[in-house]
Parts: sequence; C-alpha cells; structure tokens
Amino acid sequence: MPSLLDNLNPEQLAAVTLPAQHALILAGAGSGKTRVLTTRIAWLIQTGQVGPHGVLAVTFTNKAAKEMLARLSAMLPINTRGMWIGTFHGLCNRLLRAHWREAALPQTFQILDSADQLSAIKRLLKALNIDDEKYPPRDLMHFINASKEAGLRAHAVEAWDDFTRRRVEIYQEYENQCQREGVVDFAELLLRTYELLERVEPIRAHYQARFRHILVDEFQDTNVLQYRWLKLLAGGGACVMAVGDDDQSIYAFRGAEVGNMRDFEREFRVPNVIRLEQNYRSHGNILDAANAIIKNNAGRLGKNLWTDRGSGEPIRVYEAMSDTEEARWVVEEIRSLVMEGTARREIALLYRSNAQSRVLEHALFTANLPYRVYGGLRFFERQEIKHALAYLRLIANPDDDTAFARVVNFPTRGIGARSLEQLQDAARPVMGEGAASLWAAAKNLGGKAGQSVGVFVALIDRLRAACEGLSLPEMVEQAIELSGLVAHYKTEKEGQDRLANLDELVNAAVNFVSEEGFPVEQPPGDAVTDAPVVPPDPLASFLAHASLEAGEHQAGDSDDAVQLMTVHSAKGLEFNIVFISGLEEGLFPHENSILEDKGLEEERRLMYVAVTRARERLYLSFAQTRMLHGQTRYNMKSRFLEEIPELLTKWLTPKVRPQRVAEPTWGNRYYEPKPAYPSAPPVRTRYETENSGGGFRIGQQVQHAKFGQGVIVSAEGSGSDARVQVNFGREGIKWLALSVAKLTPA
DNA sequence: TGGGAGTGCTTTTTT
DNA sequence: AGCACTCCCA
Repeated sequence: MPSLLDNLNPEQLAAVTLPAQHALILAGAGSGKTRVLTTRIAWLIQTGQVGPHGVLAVTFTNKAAKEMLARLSAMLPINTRGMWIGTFHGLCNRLLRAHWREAALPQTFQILDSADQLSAIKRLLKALNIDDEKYPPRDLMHFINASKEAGLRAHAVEAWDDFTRRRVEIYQEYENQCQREGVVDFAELLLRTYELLERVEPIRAHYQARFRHILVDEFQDTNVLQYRWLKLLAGGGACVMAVGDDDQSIYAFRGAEVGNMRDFEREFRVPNVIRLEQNYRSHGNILDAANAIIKNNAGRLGKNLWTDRGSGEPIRVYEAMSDTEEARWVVEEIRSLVMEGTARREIALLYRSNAQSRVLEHALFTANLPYRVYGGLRFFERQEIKHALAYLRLIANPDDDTAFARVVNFPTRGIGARSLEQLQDAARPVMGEGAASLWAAAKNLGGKAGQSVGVFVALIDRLRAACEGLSLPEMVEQAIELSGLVAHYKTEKEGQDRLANLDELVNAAVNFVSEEGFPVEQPPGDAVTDAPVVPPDPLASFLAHASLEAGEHQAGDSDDAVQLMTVHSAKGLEFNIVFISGLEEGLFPHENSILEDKGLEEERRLMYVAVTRARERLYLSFAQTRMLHGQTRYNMKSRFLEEIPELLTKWLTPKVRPQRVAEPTWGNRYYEPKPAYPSAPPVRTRYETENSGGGFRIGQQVQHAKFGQGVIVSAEGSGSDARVQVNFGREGIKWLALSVAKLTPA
C-alpha cells in the first residue's frame, strides 16, 4: 500500500513526522515546501494524532489555501470542507461571523477592500471638513493600516507632534465611522479577532483547546499582529509548525517581519529546526547563481540550496543598447525557443516594476506572440461588479455608507453633488448623539433633494422585498436588473463587456452556492457562546467572499502564452525558461531601495526569488539606455549581475565595450555602437530596420510621391508602427510612417 | 452631467 | 511618456 511518506527525502520525512512539538522549517525555494506542509497534516490525521477538526493551517493567499486543500483531499479520504485551512483574513472572517456579538459587530458586517477603505476615508475627510492636501487619504490609509498591523488602536498610538496627533484623531474618527456603518477593513479583521480572543476568555479557551496543531505557510511574510495572533491561539499548548524562507522575504514594505522567524525560534524554544535545502526545480548553475547572490546578505538564518540534477546550461547574459532593443532581443530569443518546441506558457518574462512591461508587450504584440500580463484589475474589482455588489450590500446592511455613496446616483437618477451634500449634513453628528448613516438620513431628508433621494431609498426597499426568499443567484439577478445597471450598460457603447461581466457575476453566485453548499455546517463556537444557532446568510457570505478573494486577474486565458509579471508576483511560481530584464542600477535594485534601511537586502532577496523561478534556462539582460518617466536614462548594469560568478555565465554580448567604435567588429548581429550623442534619437539597428516592414534599411535610397528622392537616415518601431526618417535634401528631413507613406525603393 | 483639458505622479502587492 | 484624477465649462 502506498504510503504518504513515499518519495520524501530524509529532511522532508523528518519534518513530516516530527513529534508533537514546535518546529521551524526553513524551506528553500523549490524544496517541496507545500508538499511537506500538506503531508504533515495528512500524516497527523492518518496516524490519529489529531482530527481534521484540530488542525489550523494558515496561508497568505487564497491560491495557496486552495492548493493545500486540494492536495489534502487527494491524500486523505476526508471531507476537507469545514477544516480550518485558509488565509489569515479568511479565518478571521470565519471567527467573527461566528462570534459577531462578542466582537461587537452586526451579524451582516461587510468587509471593505482597499478601494472601499480609501473611499471611506475620503468621505470621512469631507464630512469632517479636513484638508485632504494636508492629510492625503492615501497616507492616512497607510497610517491607519500600519497602526492596526502593529496592534495599535488610536488611543495607543504614540503622537509627539500636532500632525501625528491629528492623524490619530482621524484614525479614531475613521474607526467610529466603520463601527457605525458595520464595516471592517482588512487589517480590522485581524485586529478585531485578536482582541476578541484576548478579551473573551471562553472563546479563547475554546479555540486554544480545539486547535492542537497550527501550521503556518510563508512564515517570513507574517506581520507583527499576525504573529501575536498565532501566539495567542497557540497559547493552549498547540504545536506550531512554521514554514518559511527568510531569503524569500520580499514584503517588508507592507509590514512583513522576517524577524518573526528568529523570535519564533526563541520564544517558542523551538526544539526542531529543519532545513530543506535540496532543490527539485532548477539546474545547478541556476542554483549556484542564486546562492552566490544571496550570500551577500547579512544575518541570514543560513541555507544553501543544492540539486542532483546536474549543472545544466550557463546563464545567458545580454547587454542591450536600449530598452527597445532589449525587448526585441527577448522576443527574438523567445521566437527561436518556441520554434524549437518550447511551450510559450513555460517562458516567463520578469521585471522589477510594472512600467517595464510596456516595451516588452509592444515587442511581443508586434511579433504576434501571444502573451499574458499578470496584475491589473481583478474580477471583483471591476466597476460594474462593485456597483452590483454595492446594491447587494445595501440589502444586507443599509448602513454601509460606502455602498450607499457608490450607487446612490449610479445609474444617474438626478442626485447631484448638492443633494449629496445635504444628505451628508443631515447625517452629521448632532450634539449628544452620534452621526447617522446616509441611509437613515436619507429616510428623513426633506425638500427637493429628499424627493430624489427618496426614490433611491424606495428602490432599495423594493429590491430588498423582491429578494425575499430568493436564492443567491436570483438575488444577484434582481439587483442588476432593478438597479438599472443592465439597462444602463445596454445604452453605453462600450458596455458589452460590462454586461458580460454582470452575467458572470450571476455565474459566480451560482458557483459560490454550489461550492459552499448552503446551508453549511453550524458556525463553530455556538457551544461556547450560547449564541442562537443562526444559519449562515448566503448573501453576507458571498459579499465577504467577493472582498476577500478578488478573483482572477483576467478572464481565464488559459491559452499558451508567454507569461509577463513582476518579480513579486512570480514568487511561488516556476518556469522552464525565465528572462529577467532590466538588470540595471536604479531599476533592480530599485533606486528608492538604496536609501531605505535594509532596502538593498530586500532587493537582493527579490533577485534571489527571480533567479530561483527558472528550471532549465535563465536569461539576464540589461540596457544602456532606457526611457523612464518620459526621460532617457543611462544606467549602469546591476550589481547583482556582478555577484554571479563569471564561470556560471555566458555573455551573448561582449562583456567589455570599447568607448568609441566606428563599426561593430564582433559580428553579433544585434549589436550596434553607441549613438554619437546622448540626445540623438533612440538607437536603431540595421536588424530592426530590415524588420520594419518593406525591407528598408538605413542608407537606402527611396522615392516618395511628394518629396521625391531621399535617403533613409534612421528608423524606429516595427510592424504597423514602423517609421523611418528620410533625408529628402531640399525638402528637408522627415519622419514617415511606413503604413501611411508610400515609399518605394529608388 | 458629462466630456475635455489641465495637473501631478510614477517600486514592489495580498487580503 | 502614460495614466489617473480633478476641475471647469457647455
């Protein structure tokens, strides 16, 4: 009979079968981390050391949680539904739904995503008449979130100057507003749960007794509050297994504390630290490069990846003249890879910052190579979806002012800025009593504004009545119909996609219901709290789901496409072929990071993550000239390139470039000498010109219907975008788009 | 109310 | 250079 433990290497096996004690697993990139984590859970359950009920497994992303659940149900014949495996936020949501009373929340509390939070802050500033130039909403949002993530309520934030004192006041006002509206932001989910467990002894004791084994994925990404949260839950003698890689900590900028790993080891007196250093992903040269890079960081917990796969190919390095030329080289290289049979989806194009994708996309597009860019708008973040959800939110909780303000006049129903201002005024707190919600104020608003707002209130009431007793998907249909959203987008000329997305929202509701299988199990904890048993509300659950899991970035283009993404979003993924472009000082490492404390080390970890994404072949490239923020910049090559031992690399371009060159002498067809003047138009190469359509090249004599004879001086772009600069002598020098101008060889 | 012009920002991102 | 956001005018 096959065992769970088959095919584990000794370290993995040791980790999986550790006795019931705390453990820290230092899992290098590609060392089988997820496998260890899931097998550990399966093994604990299979050997009867714990029931599915007694396990708590925490991840950072929904994707990771889903994968864990999927693998687990493949390993064990158990129903994983109902197991406490999920993201920090998802699990907190679950706890707060079960104990909403003790957490002082309405039963149908809503979750604000970042965009909702920002608009809530803007609305607050307006209501309080606060200058948003002096207190930019974005800064306030960061301030508030950072405070919460440090576990600090407004009264606990230290403020030594007037500015901070004012910000703290705003923080407090924001909290009041959220509480009044019955909404929580992401950080609040964590903090509120933490406080609930800390404050209410029976609930804490219940969960402490329940969870015997706590497992944490990507532990290096935990922030202060998450770590405290874990300590609290583990306080009843649970065993904590933390899995992480300090070398892959790349989220310090959003509050992640690598130091938690050291603290964990010390505070839990962890008897078992296991290093997973055998890498199953990459060839030796790639690993050696990664090791050589990360070695330059100080204070590591220490780890050295190795493989038995053999050293493989050298790492290819390319120096381009310009960003455009770099992109063209990448595309050319991809083309030949694809020609040789490489699947496009196995090729990843990584860059440090999103702005770099444009040039690459352009080159790919021109070359007619299918590609997919990660990042950008996700399904539940689209405006039409957020509008529809806002209507649903108002059904669930009319006091949700964010939802109210979002759709009170969308589709337009004659409620302009003035009416809204009156409404805000009416909702403003009066002496002795707190502020009212916009909804409550709307019900009592008189005058002309009162009339038009009354129409909206009536609409929501009608919608709520219409939804009575309906299934979730039917409710969604009612909402998008009665609200007028469908009618609105039907008249809009670009509305087709939006209508399709609204349909898709109905589908999402159908799927949600079938996956969750309402009515689900009892919310846990009733025994503790004596709360009346309330079946979970499908609408509230669905809305929480929409906030917590924003969905796919793009409609499932599962086509075979080249993958473009930032290094950050590549974390956790792997590809046969990886290109890391823009390896230039100022870009990667990013210039802003140089000034930050420990910034450079984080950049280096980022580089480490990037390099370890590759299985078989790694390309590194940089450009001498790059357009950034509308200006041409001349960057030096990245220090990270220098950190890779020379013998691991193969330069596709000469490593040392002569200062002045009249003609390229080293036969590389991609290479052209530097332009004579920095201000000269972007570098063109003969290669590009030949590819620019029409087969023109620099120096060629051409004929133009109006300007007569001329000679091509330079060219840029390619495909339909190709332009050439032609010197027509007396007629002057002109730029001509080849797709427009009729040029013939003369 | 909606579109067009003007303004300012620009590392990385999940929940 | 682009893009998002604001403001002002018809």
